Amino acid sequence: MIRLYDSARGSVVPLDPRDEGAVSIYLCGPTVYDLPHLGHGRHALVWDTLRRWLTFGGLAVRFVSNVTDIDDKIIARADAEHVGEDEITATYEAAWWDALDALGVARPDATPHATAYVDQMIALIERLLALDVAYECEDGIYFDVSRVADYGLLAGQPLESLRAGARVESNPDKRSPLDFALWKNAKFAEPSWSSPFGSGRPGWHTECVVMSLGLLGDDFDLHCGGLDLKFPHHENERAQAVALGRPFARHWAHHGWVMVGGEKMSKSLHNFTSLTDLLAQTDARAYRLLVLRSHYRSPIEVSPATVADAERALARLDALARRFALPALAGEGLEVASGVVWGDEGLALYETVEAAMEDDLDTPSAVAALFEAATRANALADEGATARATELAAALNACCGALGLRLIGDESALDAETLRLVTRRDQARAQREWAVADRYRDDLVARGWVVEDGPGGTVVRRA
RNA sequence: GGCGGCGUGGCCGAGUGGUUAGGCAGGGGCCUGCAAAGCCCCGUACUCCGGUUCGAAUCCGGACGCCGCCUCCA
Repeated sequence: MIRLYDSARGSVVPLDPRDEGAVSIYLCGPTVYDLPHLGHGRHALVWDTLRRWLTFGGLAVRFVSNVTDIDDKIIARADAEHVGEDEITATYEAAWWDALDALGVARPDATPHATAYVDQMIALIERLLALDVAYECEDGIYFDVSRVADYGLLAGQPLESLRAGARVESNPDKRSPLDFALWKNAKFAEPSWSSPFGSGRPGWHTECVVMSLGLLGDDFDLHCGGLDLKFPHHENERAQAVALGRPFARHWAHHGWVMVGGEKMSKSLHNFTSLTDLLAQTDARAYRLLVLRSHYRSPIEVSPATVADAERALARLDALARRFALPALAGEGLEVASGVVWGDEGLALYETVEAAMEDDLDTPSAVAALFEAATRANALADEGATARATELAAALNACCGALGLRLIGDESALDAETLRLVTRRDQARAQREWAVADRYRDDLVARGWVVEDGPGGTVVRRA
């Protein structure tokens, strides 16, 4: 079984699923009030990789990721643009899925929306009130963090220490600055739901408890998300479950940030690049490769230079796919290892990749093994060991597919004019009329093709 | 103030007590009509200062620098 760094334990431990052969994962999804940025892209890619890998290994993965569609920022944006909240959430949720589809991120098995779970959230808050773990203030209902004995588990700090660092609290009614809103009473012209404790809307930390436990059940396996959600969001989710006496996530995993110029990319720092913009000018697979080349818990620096570097590295793998006519994998469905015929060379590669992946999702090592295999497959083919080379190349492709990395080897269909130039060039070369052949090559290059001489004559691919 | 992380060759980025990470870029060679793709070879890195050790980029102590969480945030 895969070993993962568990944020609650502070160490790498084997994943210990509740049900044998199955893994239940909850991923905190986006608040849809703006275009997704590169950090969201990494978030989606990292956990898509984990999901794909576990699935590849034969586990039945149930992957749930929510969409937060009621929130202060959504309301603020709707106000600023003089449109309804519905319009904001519809626009940006569509942008979210468009971007993830482009990245080749598989859709979750379920994508619960907060607004569809308000009734359950109200019920949860009522129970917390009944247990006296929640209390009422002028502006809403708050959770009393002092009622959870091990509050601070995920933060890695005891309650007192957290309290000492808390900033000046604007709400004097709260018993502790760390207490968080379960329910916010309705203000003028805000979306609201009626409840036993008045009209209002749920606080952010409640939705994920209700939806994760509701869809995956008590004691589900893995709760993951960005490092910035560890505290207070995940801490607070957990606090509610603990207060209710319900076993929550068995494991916690968090990924690191996308950095820009040495600083965390974030909306509040205004240093973000939208994923939508990146994907408009870059091969999405290059971003996936860039993400895979660093460890998920490390920060990654994303810049035009690092993206270009990844694009060139990807070109090397695509060239291999072209040479061995490998089929494009990692499409709509998730790949499964049991369907792969490895062969000796391939099995050695798979075992190397597997060892890396099972060691806390060590994708950099896995990718290194893939590149080494690419060199070896090419070398074998150069030596004439065609069968072994082909077998290794196929295994490499299967491993890439397992990581969600789609290699593209087949050439795009050629238009008539391109086909004509290719034929003319081959004729000229057959007659050793090099100057003429070179002129046709120049024409092809001018039309956006890269020209290579293969065993069967001119081969072109898009530049 | 509390807690945590990081500092690796031109760049990106792993690793972790002794043997090549990997990629990109660069140099040399092979192949090619010339290219492209591919293969082979090359740089010999680990912030600084002490310490432990036969041996440290890797462990310990200290210094310096950087980043993050403690507030919304992937």
